[in-house]
Amino acid sequence: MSSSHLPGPLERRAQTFSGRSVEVLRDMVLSGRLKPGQRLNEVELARALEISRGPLREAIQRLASEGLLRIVSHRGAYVRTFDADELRDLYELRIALETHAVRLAAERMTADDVADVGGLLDETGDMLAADDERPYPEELDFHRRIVALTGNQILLSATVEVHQQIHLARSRSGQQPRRARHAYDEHRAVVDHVAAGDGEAAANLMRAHLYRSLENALRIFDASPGDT
Amino acid sequence: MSSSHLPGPLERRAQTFSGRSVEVLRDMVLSGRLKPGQRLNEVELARALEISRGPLREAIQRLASEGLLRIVSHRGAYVRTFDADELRDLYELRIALETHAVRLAAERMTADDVADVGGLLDETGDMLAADDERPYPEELDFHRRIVALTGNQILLSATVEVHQQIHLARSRSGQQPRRARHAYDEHRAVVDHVAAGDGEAAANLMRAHLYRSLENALRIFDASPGDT
DNA sequence: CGACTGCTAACTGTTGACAGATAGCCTCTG
DNA sequence: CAGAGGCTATCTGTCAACAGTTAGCAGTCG
Repeated sequence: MSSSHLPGPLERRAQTFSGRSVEVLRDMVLSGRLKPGQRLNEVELARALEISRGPLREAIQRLASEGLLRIVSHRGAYVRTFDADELRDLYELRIALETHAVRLAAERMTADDVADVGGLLDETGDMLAADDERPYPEELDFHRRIVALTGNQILLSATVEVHQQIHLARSRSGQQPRRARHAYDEHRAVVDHVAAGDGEAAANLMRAHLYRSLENALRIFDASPGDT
Repeated sequence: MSSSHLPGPLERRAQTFSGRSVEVLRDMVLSGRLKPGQRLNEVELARALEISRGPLREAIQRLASEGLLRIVSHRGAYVRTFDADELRDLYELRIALETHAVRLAAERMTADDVADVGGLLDETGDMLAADDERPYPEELDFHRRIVALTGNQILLSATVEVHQQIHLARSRSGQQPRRARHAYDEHRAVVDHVAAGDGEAAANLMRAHLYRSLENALRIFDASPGDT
């Protein structure tokens, strides 16, 4: 569980080739420019990034530690692939993090926080009504926002990392509809309970919500071409 | 949240300097041979490990991603230090992981598993009776065992990583008594409920247990010399 | 015809040297 | 004597070349 891999509001842009490469590579993996299972040729990649292999290898080590790449001795680094069991494992980890997060959020959330998240949900609702579906950013942004409300930076970093892995795992399924309508209602219900200070209920709702999301993800996943 | 940094039963020893250095360095940090706040001189360390700076730097990147080291641009890598807030954040993350883990364990635990963990607890009880206190390995080993019962390798890796960070954070307090007697009883209670298949109750007990552990850790922490 | 063995090409793992940045010290000045 | 400024030594960031390993292919033998 790394704790310092997101840009951060105060942290100015990485000033080293190695650091910049981490961000560039992560973006290439998450955007699908590098596909799951694909091998990274160090010489070729270094030339493309206009750096030498040293800093590139450091970046690869970091992303491997984040779970986005997998390194095989003397054979190279590959974009990580996930089977159905691993996707389930990832979701269980996510559920662990986010159910506890809402519990904490319910204890600590201020009136301003409630308003902020409410505003976020309203925007999402508008987007849904406008049928302008861009499911990924909004969906995960809500969950990230909730965790951010705990004020626990370490918990947030861990959550972001898991979200990224899940995004990668699901990427092979293409951009399927993510049951946005139902998810929206469930988000609203979670926030209501958090705002009311009922962490227990919020946690239960979040757990149910994420388990439904998991089932949905697995259904899509099983219907897609395998990863081996 | 990295997912492949523990030796693993099947995974043979790392065959590369870089990989071996990760294990050696992690051990140096966790054993206290490298102290929190201490700076790692690359040239000196590389000479000590009898390797060059390249692989060493790769290892350092990995450990930074694991949260055991902190890298400052153009200044070097330092063994990470934690303040009281970060220790609390770490514990909250740990609580998130382990409360959900016992929930899963309660669903999946077999009779053999129950016997195994029961045996572990018996041994611990014997050690306590014999007054041969070696608190750390047993304490964390129990919690790791519980998480392992979920069969979720990713969850286990994340938990181990958090445990390591907590161990590092607490290391400055020296080896204080870790209220072994009370912890033992609470462990026993958790296992009983897991064995009975009552995940909800087990989770509540685990949460209470870990919050008590946190309060204890913070009490010791505050009474120790600061980290800045 | 199939399997095994040895060779070759490509790539990763590692090294040592070069360049740029940082921090501490020393000097100079008000 | 205190503070500012420049200088120097040390260390990190980066690079290019060397060495060892792996995978694929061709050739040979059963």
